[in-house]
Amino acid sequence: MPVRLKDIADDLNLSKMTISRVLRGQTDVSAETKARVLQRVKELRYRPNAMARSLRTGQTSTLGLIVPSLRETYFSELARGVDQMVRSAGYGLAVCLTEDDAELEQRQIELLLARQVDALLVVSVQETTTFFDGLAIGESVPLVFVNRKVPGSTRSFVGLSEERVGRTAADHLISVGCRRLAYLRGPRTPAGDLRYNGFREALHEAELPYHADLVIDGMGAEAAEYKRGFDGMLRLLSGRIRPDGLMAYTDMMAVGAMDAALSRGIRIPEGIAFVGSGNETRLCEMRIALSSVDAAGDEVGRKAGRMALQLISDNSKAGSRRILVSPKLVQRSSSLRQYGKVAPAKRPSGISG
Amino acid sequence: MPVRLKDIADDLNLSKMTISRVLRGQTDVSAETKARVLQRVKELRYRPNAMARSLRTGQTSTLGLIVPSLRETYFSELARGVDQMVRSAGYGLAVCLTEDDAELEQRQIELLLARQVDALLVVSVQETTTFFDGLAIGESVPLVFVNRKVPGSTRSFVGLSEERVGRTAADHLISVGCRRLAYLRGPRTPAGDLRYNGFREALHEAELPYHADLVIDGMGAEAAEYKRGFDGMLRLLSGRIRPDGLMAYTDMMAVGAMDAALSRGIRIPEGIAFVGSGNETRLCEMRIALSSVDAAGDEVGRKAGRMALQLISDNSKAGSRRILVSPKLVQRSSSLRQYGKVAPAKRPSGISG
DNA sequence: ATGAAAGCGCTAACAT
DNA sequence: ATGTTAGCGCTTTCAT
Repeated sequence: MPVRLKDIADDLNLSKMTISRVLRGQTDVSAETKARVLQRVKELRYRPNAMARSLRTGQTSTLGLIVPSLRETYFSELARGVDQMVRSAGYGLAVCLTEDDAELEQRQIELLLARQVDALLVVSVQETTTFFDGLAIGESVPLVFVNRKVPGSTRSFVGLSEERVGRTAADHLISVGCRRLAYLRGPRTPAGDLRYNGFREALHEAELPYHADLVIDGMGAEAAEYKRGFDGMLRLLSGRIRPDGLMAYTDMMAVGAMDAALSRGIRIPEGIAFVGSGNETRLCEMRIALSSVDAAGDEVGRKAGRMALQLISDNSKAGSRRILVSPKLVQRSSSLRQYGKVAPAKRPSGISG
Repeated sequence: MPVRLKDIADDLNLSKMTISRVLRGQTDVSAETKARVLQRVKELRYRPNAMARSLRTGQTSTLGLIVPSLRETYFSELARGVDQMVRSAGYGLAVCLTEDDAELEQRQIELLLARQVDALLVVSVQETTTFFDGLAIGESVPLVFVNRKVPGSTRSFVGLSEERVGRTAADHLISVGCRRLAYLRGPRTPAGDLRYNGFREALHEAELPYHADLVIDGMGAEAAEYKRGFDGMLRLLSGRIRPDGLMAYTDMMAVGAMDAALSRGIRIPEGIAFVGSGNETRLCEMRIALSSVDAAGDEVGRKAGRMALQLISDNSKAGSRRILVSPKLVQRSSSLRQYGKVAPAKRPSGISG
């Protein structure tokens, strides 16, 4: 009972084709007919059946985005970025969740493919490429990995330069005069390791010594992040070397660490300067405003969306591309010191905000 | 060039129908044929074209969910709840964003309808019902409003009982012995007002006096939530009446308020007990673990998903239903006091966690 | 500037 | 147990 093309056509004593032409903005229709059609379409609240159209044209003008979850702000920003980019190009976006479950991810991908999405953006949790290899995709639907490369895959990819996250934070601390940099290190994942490497490289390039004592490991992922940060700081404070700058894997860890420092009477940023990562506004605007390396989720999303659209119009075959988005430092009071500017780090640290 | 039903059929010297039957699990196919078909289907990685199927059957097995944003944890939990429920019933979910923009919301709805979703779940930001009235929906695609009723609408609705959020928090504070309850009040929205009413009613039923001085208004929504909570508490502390329990509109405000109290040497929960709302795990597990009224986003999502599925199978016409989900109190140390149990509040306060 | 015919890939309904 | 026919609502192609 929904209105169809034919209904309008009969109603107006025209053929379906004419209506179809008007609706797709084709030119070879008399102005008068066009007006009549548009009028009636509006009156009847006609809404083209996208299924029928897609079946005929072979494209849906819809992209699929697959994310592990939406509760991490990073992923919701990512989704937003993709959505914006893709919508501005006249495409729709269908977001699907995997709950960090590799099998569910596969089912969701199959589902989106069955629905004939024009391209697929996947934040994958697969450990191997076998599933994707089996898809025999690439010949058909463009696929872009986002945020996380599947180990061994050579497909198109857009992500954050984790290595630069570490480097940016360290460079910044160095630039405000810190000399003994501590790091509350994240998990031993590829991404976590890259950040850590970036941190070390920055030290190296600034010719600062690396103190293994100043790097605190994950400390049991069971504990709440805040507590991990808090306890990590306490441990640092009871060590031989007193740090004068600290970078944390997450903002929440940094907040915990700052609290621990404050509880020991340390002044921030004079005594120790702090930098977190993630730039989660709400966390960064608590007691002492926290400087943080912004993970640029929406930029990653926009770039990934753009790449997918390009792959579509290139009718694939363009070979796979890779983009690493640079994180942006947002400085706030937790690292706002004037003194002790040192020779600038050799790479631009991308300070903003 | 993707594999079609016909390809398999030709390949196996069968008709399309037989293949179709096997794939849909119909019974009247010989076990042998069935096995052969399944085998070949797997080999060729055949994936049914959902567009074609939907066009034929008139249903997509997909629901649409429209949310203003995904950055609020509440909405992402909501989406997750809907997704879970709906997937367990063999349906898919397409999530779309509106960025709090009423016009974009309308476009997204039109899009999903064009894509023939079987039902629509909408967290609407419309101020009037006119758009939905015009949809002439209800005759066709079931629509469920989620979390927020559009003013004046009488459609199906699933949401959180805001009134009970206020009541639950207040009841709890009363039950741990508080007598002078303060409230860091949220925005002057319908939801905010309901919470406030619940708070007052709880006081009334416990025969406790209401002190207008102990209710602090939004204090300029420009300021960061933490700061609003912090400043609100300071204002309370400089007032005539010293509160012994405080409820805040959000967890972040509660955290800010606790910090302010601590900075004035007040002990928590002995001096003042605190309850937030939202039960955002990360915020509740900071310095002093914060008791909070859980907004039950995923339960709202699950119930909304279920209602939508019911409306589908009832082939609508069931008349509109309303469900108000009750929030759950999660007690943590910020309100963990033993003494002074008062006569129990007249309603169950739904303590858990 | 408009229309008629054919067909996208699938399934419902009716054979056999 | 398997096949045939027709058609979902649209657009492509080829007339007129």
